[in-house]
Amino acid sequence: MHECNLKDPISDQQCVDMINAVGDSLYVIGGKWKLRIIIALSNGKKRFNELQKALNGISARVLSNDLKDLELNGFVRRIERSESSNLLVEYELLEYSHTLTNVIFSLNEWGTMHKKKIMHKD
Amino acid sequence: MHECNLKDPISDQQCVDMINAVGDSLYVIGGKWKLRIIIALSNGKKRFNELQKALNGISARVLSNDLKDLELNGFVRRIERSESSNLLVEYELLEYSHTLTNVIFSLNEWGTMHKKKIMHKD
DNA sequence: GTTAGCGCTAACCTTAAAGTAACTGCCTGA
DNA sequence: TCAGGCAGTTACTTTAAGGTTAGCGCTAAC
Repeated sequence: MHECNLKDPISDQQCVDMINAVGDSLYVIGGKWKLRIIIALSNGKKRFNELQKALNGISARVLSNDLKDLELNGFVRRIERSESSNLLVEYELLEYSHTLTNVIFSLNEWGTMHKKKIMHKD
Repeated sequence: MHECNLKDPISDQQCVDMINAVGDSLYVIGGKWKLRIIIALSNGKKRFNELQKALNGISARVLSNDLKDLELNGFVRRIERSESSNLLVEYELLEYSHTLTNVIFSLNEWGTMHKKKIMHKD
């Protein structure tokens, strides 16, 4: 990550580029659940129902849709094993998810900091 | 920012904490325009109409609502000057916006990288 | 043979975010 | 005095994201 700061002056063009790039990010990984699904998979592959439990509140419909979307975009892989003639499906992170490390960790850090600040305000 | 990686193993509790913290972040700065408004203000204060032009596509209604929200959360300040008996309003970033530096820069970097990748795929 | 779990899907509904269009009050400059 | 800009607001509509409920095909356990 660059050693940049919002305080540093920036050209108008850089500013426009940044607005667009952030917009592109939000388009792909925005929404309530996408990043959370990726985080939930970061400590190992999980089955559909395990994921649903780990995410606490997501509906099967949304989880299913988002997983398909994440698969399409190369973040996640669906693995189907048919051991003992029984269906077993697992979801696993792909390499491309690791490119989101900085995004996820900065959002994690900021959310943690902000919550602390909000709570000490009262 | 921590030198962490999504590849590193993480405990279940850390994973839950992270899911929640990222959720908290998205709750405050999620949405289509909030971060973009902050970026647009990062190279100097702007007036309402200047902002609207800089953001290319935002409606006055949404800009007005989001600015109020950003003000409430301490990211932005509304300055009203009455020079020459003429109303002049400017919006300016507050210190607290600078805590978003890492978030914004990582989203900028990722969005740029991702777009490049998508475009070279075709 | 009924119940329960898994991995979904379909149909439907609700809500919230965002967009549209029109308009207001105030001022300035032609 | 009339057009036009600024800084919005209001009322209404659209869209899309997400939630709810029910159920399917399969298997295994009771």
